[in-house]
Amino acid sequence: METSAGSTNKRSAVTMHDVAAHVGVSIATVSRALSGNRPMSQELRDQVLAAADKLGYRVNLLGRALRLQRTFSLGLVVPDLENPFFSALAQQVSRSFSKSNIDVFIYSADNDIKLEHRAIQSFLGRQVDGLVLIPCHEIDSQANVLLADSSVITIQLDRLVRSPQTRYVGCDNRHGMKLVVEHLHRDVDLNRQPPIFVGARATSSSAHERLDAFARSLPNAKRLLGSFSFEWGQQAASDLIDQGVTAGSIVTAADVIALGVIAGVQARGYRIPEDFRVIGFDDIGVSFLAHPALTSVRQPVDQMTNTIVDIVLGDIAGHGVAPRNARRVFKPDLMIRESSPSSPL
Amino acid sequence: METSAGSTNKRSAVTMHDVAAHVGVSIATVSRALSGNRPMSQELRDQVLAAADKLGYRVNLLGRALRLQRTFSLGLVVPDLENPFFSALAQQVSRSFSKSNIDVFIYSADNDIKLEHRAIQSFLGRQVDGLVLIPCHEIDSQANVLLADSSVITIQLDRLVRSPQTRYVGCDNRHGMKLVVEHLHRDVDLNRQPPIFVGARATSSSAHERLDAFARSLPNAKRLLGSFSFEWGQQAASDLIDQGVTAGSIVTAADVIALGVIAGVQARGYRIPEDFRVIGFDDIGVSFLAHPALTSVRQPVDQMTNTIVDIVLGDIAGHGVAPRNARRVFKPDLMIRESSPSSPL
DNA sequence: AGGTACTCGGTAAACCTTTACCAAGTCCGT
DNA sequence: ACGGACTTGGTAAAGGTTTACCGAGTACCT
Repeated sequence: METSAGSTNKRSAVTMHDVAAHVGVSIATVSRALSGNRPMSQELRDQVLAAADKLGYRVNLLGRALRLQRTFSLGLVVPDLENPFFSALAQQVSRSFSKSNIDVFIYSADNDIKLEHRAIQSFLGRQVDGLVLIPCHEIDSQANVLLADSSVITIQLDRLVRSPQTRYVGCDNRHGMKLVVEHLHRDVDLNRQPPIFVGARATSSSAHERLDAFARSLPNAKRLLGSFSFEWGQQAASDLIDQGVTAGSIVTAADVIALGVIAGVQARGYRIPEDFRVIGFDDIGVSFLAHPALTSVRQPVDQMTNTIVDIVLGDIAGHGVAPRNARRVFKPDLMIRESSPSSPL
Repeated sequence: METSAGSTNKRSAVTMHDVAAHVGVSIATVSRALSGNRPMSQELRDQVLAAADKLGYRVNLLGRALRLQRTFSLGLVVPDLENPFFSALAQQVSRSFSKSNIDVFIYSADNDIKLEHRAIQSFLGRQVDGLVLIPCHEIDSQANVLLADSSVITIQLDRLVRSPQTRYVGCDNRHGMKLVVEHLHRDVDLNRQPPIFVGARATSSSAHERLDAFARSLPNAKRLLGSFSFEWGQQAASDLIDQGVTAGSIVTAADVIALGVIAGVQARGYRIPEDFRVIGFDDIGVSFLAHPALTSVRQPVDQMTNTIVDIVLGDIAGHGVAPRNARRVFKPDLMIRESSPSSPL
């Protein structure tokens, strides 16, 4: 039996050969008419264009890519799309490149190092012009990043892997944490009543740097480490209260954690900011959906993604190639909101 | 000048020819050794494999796709990655297909009909084996969907376009809304104190159906329409209070709106659920991050994405092709939480 | 008229695979 | 010893583009 009634569609089928045959010219002429890469008589061009239109011709980008050794596309591998910060980042990367007519394809590695590997292999096999990676893991992703970097321009975003020879664009996490500590310092004697850090285990550079900066500023402050998740924040809050902590400042390593902390604290009947002040990191769009609105460190996402565009376009054009170990780090801002008012008087 | 010091990488370079030359066999042999598509002497195969490994050979999927007329990939076009429901959906689609060794590439159309078009053109040109679309707009996306469907198996997810001949997988929005109304009905005499609907303008089928179902159940209830956004919910809440509404039930068309409503209501000093009950739709993961936790209609996302896998795989295998107008609609559940307790006594 | 310069269409190679077909060899049965 | 079946490697085509090169035509100059 052929294909059934509600059957499926014909595969693209119509090629330049068909168009050429229809007009009675060679495929070179068709190619030139469509691309405009060489001047030709207007009359003939119009004929070709009309035929292409009539037959419903669509260029096969695989053929073109094979010939041109260029795909005008980029791969973006993110660890997890459910983390709002990453999905916002992904959206912004696409947006920044779309102006330059480069398609960004997003692949979620689902926090799985094997899937991250597969994503990169797939992108490389499909000959993307470049790769933007937010590595899953500070150590385990190292081989993946190097694999990518060995055949195509590769830029790590937001997180980076422990390896000196890879390009990176991100924000100055240590500086961000410094802003947080200074902000709290204005109101509280942090030595007498040190804040508590609710962070993530140092399996990614961002977790690492934020923890590190906090620990350096306030070596004696308590630190709890879990994952970058709402649930962890919630649990940490609950644990703290179980331990008898009923007030203070809580500094977190990410907004998703902070939101969990807020929920956990409120669930036990404590108030923010009256009992606990809470501070986030990343300033994800949805963070204002917390009540009260969340103080957070805002990453300069636009600057970051624009920098990536510059680097990639520079590499493709062949001029101004960014050195393999280029690191571009931007200073974040502290957005002070209700969860930690700046003047508590 | 050639390339500078920290220069960029060699384009993949090593092909089957190189491997063949290195071993001293033909490229057919290399292909067969790598694919195992035909038995061959173990000794020779090992040699080829060793050489491929040594030279760092990686298959060029463009060449393979051209030959095989198959890419083992799928395009997924979403309207907006910043909407947590869509990013969760995207993640789940990828996850469902990864088991079948099909790569899902995600493209954000950024709520722009032109960009949606470009995404589809790009995917088609790159010969994806199928396309999953969450259309931006109920009317304007129609041409885009039909374009996609004309050359590759195409399935609309969650939202669909006004056109009879397109495949769709989604949830029964009308049923979901019915659950909401019944739930409220148990506690309140809805005719005396009708709930207020805060929805989205009917530019997508989901907005449309949800509004419609609500209006049909409670023709006299007040309805406010805006966009699928936090800001709109916030503003609607504020407007209502300005108009003197100080208590009641608010039914929304999406969690993002509901979260905005909650924030807006709380900002004016009213309490949930004591003063206002609020109900969402979609049950996005982050919705529990509201305080109080949000009652919401949960879409059966797993069932939906698994169904898509079945349809696509069926089409690819050639058997059991789903008819072009197949509609698979699943019943959602109501998750009752604190924002609208079920027994208010 | 003959030469130069330019225009504009076609031919064919190249990009990288996979595989139908072929050829040569081995093995076995009769 | 010969033919059939099977094994196993190679050759070449095909998949869809783009473009270097070629060749034919035209226009213009001397």
